[in-house]
Amino acid sequence: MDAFDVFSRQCPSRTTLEHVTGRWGGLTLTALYESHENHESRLRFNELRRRVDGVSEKMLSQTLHALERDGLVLREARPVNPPWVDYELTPLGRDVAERLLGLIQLVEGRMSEVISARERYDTTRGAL
Amino acid sequence: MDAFDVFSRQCPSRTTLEHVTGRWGGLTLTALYESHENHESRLRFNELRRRVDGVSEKMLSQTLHALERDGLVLREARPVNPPWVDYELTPLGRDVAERLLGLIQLVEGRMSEVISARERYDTTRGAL
DNA sequence: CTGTATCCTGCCGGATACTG
DNA sequence: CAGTATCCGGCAGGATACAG
Repeated sequence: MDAFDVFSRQCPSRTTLEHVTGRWGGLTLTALYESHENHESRLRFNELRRRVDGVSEKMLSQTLHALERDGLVLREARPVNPPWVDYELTPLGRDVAERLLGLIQLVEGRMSEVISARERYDTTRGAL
Repeated sequence: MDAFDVFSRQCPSRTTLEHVTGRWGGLTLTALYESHENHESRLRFNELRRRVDGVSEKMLSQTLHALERDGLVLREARPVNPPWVDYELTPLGRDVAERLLGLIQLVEGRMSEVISARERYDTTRGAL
């Protein structure tokens, strides 16, 4: 157990982990990751917003700031009119996104197990 | 994009992912995983509570129910007095926990990068 | 277009008390 | 011991308006 151990209540890694796994952080990271994988250009704010279904401007902005501050996302603003800003992952961000994607894909791939587990749980609990 | 894709707003995998990566879900899963790895016996409610630093009874209970319903955690109650209940991961839960641990360990291992990124961000932003 | 600023609400989650 | 039940405050986060 070192100072960064997530299990201790006040450790810095817990906050970063919350940014990464938070409601919008994970989706934002994976959206940026997949864009990069597909050799698309870096994503602009509203492109990102469209990909992360359901996120509000405010939350996307907040999320991006947190991720940028943690060194996971790079923000590049071109001083033109109309404004042109795009986002991409840093190398660290890409490493994090890969692990995250591993988790997401595992869960997606085994949702049938989850769903049948839920049905079992609901019927046996409902019967009590 | 199938029906389980996390990017769509209403997909079942998003809720499971929220249980797994939620404030207490991840810590609970990894606590159970590490206990299993260390060949300790399965964990009882209050043992678990002590390991997941800061969790309240209510939230641990809620978290465990959600994870049990999703088929990630197995709850076994022995009908004795005083009550004896213990928890362990299902095989699916163990797979999920492994991926999650991969993510956690990556973040923990590279917190120094995160911290220096934060310092850079704060000074340059503060200077504006 | 890329965001802030503001307001407002729901619900997350902590504290406490209680039960089997 | 292993939880539920209840109350309640704070804040995450949505809607809207606005600014550069």
